Amino acid sequence: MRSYDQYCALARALDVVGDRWTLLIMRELFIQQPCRYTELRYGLPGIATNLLVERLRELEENGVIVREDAPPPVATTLYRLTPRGEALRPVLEALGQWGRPLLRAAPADGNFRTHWLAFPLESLLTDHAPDRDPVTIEIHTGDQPIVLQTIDGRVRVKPGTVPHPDLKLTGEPPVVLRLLTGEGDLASARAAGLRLEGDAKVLRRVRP
Amino acid sequence: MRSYDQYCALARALDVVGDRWTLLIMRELFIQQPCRYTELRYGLPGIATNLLVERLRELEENGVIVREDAPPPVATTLYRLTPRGEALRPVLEALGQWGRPLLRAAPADGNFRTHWLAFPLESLLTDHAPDRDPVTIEIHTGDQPIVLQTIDGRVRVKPGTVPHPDLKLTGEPPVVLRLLTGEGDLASARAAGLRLEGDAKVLRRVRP
DNA sequence: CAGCATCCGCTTTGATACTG
DNA sequence: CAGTATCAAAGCGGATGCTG
Repeated sequence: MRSYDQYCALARALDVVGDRWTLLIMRELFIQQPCRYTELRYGLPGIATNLLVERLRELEENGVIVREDAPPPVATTLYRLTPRGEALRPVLEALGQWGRPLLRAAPADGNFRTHWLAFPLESLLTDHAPDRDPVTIEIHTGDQPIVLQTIDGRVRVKPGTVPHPDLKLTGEPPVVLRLLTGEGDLASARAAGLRLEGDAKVLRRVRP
Repeated sequence: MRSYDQYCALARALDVVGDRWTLLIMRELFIQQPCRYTELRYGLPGIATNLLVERLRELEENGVIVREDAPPPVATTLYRLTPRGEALRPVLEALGQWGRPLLRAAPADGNFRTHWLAFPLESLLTDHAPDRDPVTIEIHTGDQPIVLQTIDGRVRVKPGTVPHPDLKLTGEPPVVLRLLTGEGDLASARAAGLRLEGDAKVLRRVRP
């Protein structure tokens, strides 16, 4: 993209990350880092392959990400955020916060990847009883199961399942999201088709 | 711009404000609101007139800004942020913060408008002695003078001059900016050609 | 002159096909 | 798997024209 050519911090920032797709690529890296080209592409439905390559190159040139060779067993390259890239977290959090009301408007249309939940959940939820035993919540929605677990007063989200989760949620993405972020309560979530197995009280432990 | 078509808050936010120029239009409104078409255009050197009109219409459709008729004496329309638009402030602050190091890289190239300083200065500076008499600093750089004044523990920046400012700064934009944001000290600012008239101690009162 | 609308050459994007 | 190549369509920048 052409530079805005303005002596202004905001304009300079947009010169680097204001291109189409760029901030969504950053989202993927924040969630999946370090990850490979194909994983990025899966998390970015709709992007053209040439654009992904070009953006990655630009981000590398600007010191926001680095490419590195994967450890010996596999022969592929991995993409990772630099400290400068990590420093963009507040930007993604602020933009995501601002965009959340837009998800209520049109329910569940568009593409969806379950791992996209990781970023908002990790930044929004906290463990209100960090001294008690950690809890795990398994979430079944979208394209793959994820697990939410408390650790050090924070919440971690990872793909996969665990042997004995304290709670298992199954339902449509908007329903799960509204319940966990505190926008909707348990009753309305059930009414919207959410199924719960286990101890629903652990929700209070992490909801904002 | 085409929608990313992703059920993700960040992607939805970018559907609304991710277009080229859009966030810079928001910058102008945060600084100048309410303001007229021509003022916006002056603050956005390089934008095509049709793009400005189109972006303003999109922002209005999305409930981020409103158009309103100016009060009787003049017959023009004014653009203003809605509460929803104001809610974008943390995004601009975060992006601006992240972009600031980029200003050090290439000194003072590109277009510049003095009023662009208002946003970072108001969000970065605070009055460390809110109980004492307010102070005013007149800044002469770029295309017009601006005045920085303390009020209610915060700092306000407005275009123009005042009768008897406590301090008057004159110099190149990067020098002024570095001094006020605390990235550079007084000695290096002087060395870079900054001229001061008045009480330099008031700088300590507002610098971060 | 403020506030657009239209036109045109150029660049960027999106979709798909192709390659080591 | 991890990209490169190609090309049509859309978007952008700049100029210019129109209307009150």
